[in-house]
Amino acid sequence: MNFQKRTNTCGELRKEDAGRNVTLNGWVATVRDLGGLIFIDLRDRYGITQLVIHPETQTELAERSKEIKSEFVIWANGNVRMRENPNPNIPTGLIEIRLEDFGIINKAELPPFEIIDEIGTSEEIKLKYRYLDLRRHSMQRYFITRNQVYQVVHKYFNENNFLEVETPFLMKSTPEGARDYLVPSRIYKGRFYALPQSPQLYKQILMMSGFDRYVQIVKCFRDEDLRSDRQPEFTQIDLEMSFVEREDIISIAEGFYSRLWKEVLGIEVKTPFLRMSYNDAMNNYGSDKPDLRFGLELTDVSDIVKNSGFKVFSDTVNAGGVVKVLNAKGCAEFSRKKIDELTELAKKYGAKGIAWLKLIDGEINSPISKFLNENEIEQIKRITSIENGDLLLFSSDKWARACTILGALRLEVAKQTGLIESVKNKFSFLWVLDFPLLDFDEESQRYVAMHHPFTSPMDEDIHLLDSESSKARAKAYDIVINGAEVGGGSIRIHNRDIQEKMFKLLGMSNEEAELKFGFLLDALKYGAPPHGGIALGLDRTVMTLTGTDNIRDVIAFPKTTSGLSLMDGAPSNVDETQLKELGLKIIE
RNA sequence: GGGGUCGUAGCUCAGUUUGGUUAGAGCGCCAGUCUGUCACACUGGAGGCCGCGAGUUCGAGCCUCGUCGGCCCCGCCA
Repeated sequence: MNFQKRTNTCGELRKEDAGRNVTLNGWVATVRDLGGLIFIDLRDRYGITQLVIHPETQTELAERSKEIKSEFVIWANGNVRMRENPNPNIPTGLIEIRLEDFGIINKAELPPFEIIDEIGTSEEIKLKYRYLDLRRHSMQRYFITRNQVYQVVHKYFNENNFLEVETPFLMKSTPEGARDYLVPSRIYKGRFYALPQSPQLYKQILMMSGFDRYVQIVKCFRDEDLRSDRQPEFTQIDLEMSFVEREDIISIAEGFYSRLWKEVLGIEVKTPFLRMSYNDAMNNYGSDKPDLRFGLELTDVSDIVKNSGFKVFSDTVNAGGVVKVLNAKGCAEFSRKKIDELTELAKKYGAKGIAWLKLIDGEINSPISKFLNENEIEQIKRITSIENGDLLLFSSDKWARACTILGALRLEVAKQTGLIESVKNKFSFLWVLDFPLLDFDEESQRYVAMHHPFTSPMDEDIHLLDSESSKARAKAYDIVINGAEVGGGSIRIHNRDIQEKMFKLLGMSNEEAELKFGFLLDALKYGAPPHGGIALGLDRTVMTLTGTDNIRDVIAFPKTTSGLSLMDGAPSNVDETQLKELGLKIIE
């Protein structure tokens, strides 16, 4: 099809261009036919420019323009001139194009929803017509930010001597951790490649090859259920460094984030970032990724109530559990119904119930106050710094669960009281450190690596591996922004003996370790430098930069919560011949 | 694997509580009027498998069961 190529975009013409003859290409946003005057808004990625037709003197043009509808793709030629009535709301608002000639490059059916910034269209419709949804400027700006992040990654890490290296997407399945996406091998029937959950082992091996500093913007695949911040394929800024300690990784990552915030948002982020141990994070905020933009810290009253007449508390403490309290500031007016709703939320996290205590006009109001003596109440009041109008929420359980329950309530209370809304323009960067090396998995009744099996224990905890391995801490670190985990990493094991011991702790026999990770153990034999790294979640970073709470907004073609791609219909059935070629048979 | 919530016009929703005449609104769309609009305005009009399938009933958008799909959460995500 023939068309006049654009001389300018729809976002760049200004008053200085008045008098020029220009040609624009773009999509018709709106047509406003006033009878004696016709306005057409033409849109492209760069903006919107107004075209104007005067039917009185441009009869033929006006007649032809009647065919133009929304979302038609057209070329438009005319003269730039100053507007009689400027529109201060758009950058091109001072000028307009007096149309001389135009052509319809491609017609468009009426779209299922309007291509405007604020729309209430359901996610289902928007995902089905993703190409139309992405045509909206409010969507395009997410990808403009995302592109800025790519550029900063390339610049920053190049300046710091990192090499970008691509690692395979078809790799060996390593069933530790998340479920693998498998790809059947045609050549070796019954055998499978796996898509990488992360390039973890490749980047470690690159260190053994002497690449020294590696970075890659890379897709990772995990076959697990989705969430508003989780997609089955997502992007990491993956990096690894040799001859380093934890501080080196932390400082490189901090440099990257402060550079990113400066270039994208123009905000100076103070470094070094705050740091907190995993233990303190759990104890004080009930989360391993605490949002520090507001207070509402947890306190521990186990010692106060361990001999209490309230059996739920004293029995829990005597059985090795804890009693934790969240002071919900100013929430004493919460109704019984509201507290019941908080209890329901707590139950999702495994709580059997929630005890509460209100202080109103100096009077205690609580269903459990009759079980507590005066001394206990006084001490609780003091340690929680309760004031008139406050509501205390108690959780008594095993330590981790009690903390997690109140951590969830903390976020809910912050949401309900408007606390989160009040800090939405702030950024809180935090390192969470000193994670446990191992985590006991109730399901399989064995220890699993909390980070991954290649994470180095802390030097001073290595002696614990043989005696009290559950107490050993890891050289691992998570980076948390505004309560979202955006990255995590560790110093790796570079000693074959320790790596073998680690596999053993995870219940893996020598043979099994050899079978699954023999190539790594082999590589460790031939001179492995001390090394470590971190993986930064690119999608979540873009979410934080743009302020969206949904990961679908920052991924061009995302899946739904149930893992479907509504636009192209993946996953789909395949031909019998394809299956046969792969040696596969579908079992109903 | 489990829980919650939603599905009615092209889009967003009301109607479902208590089954009962012809299923409504706003936006969009179509037609007409209109010379400075920019979410143009005004007048008129068209537009429905009430997600799908069974069941209960004289009668189902509304009740029951199943199923498909969206969103959120728990588990899961080394």
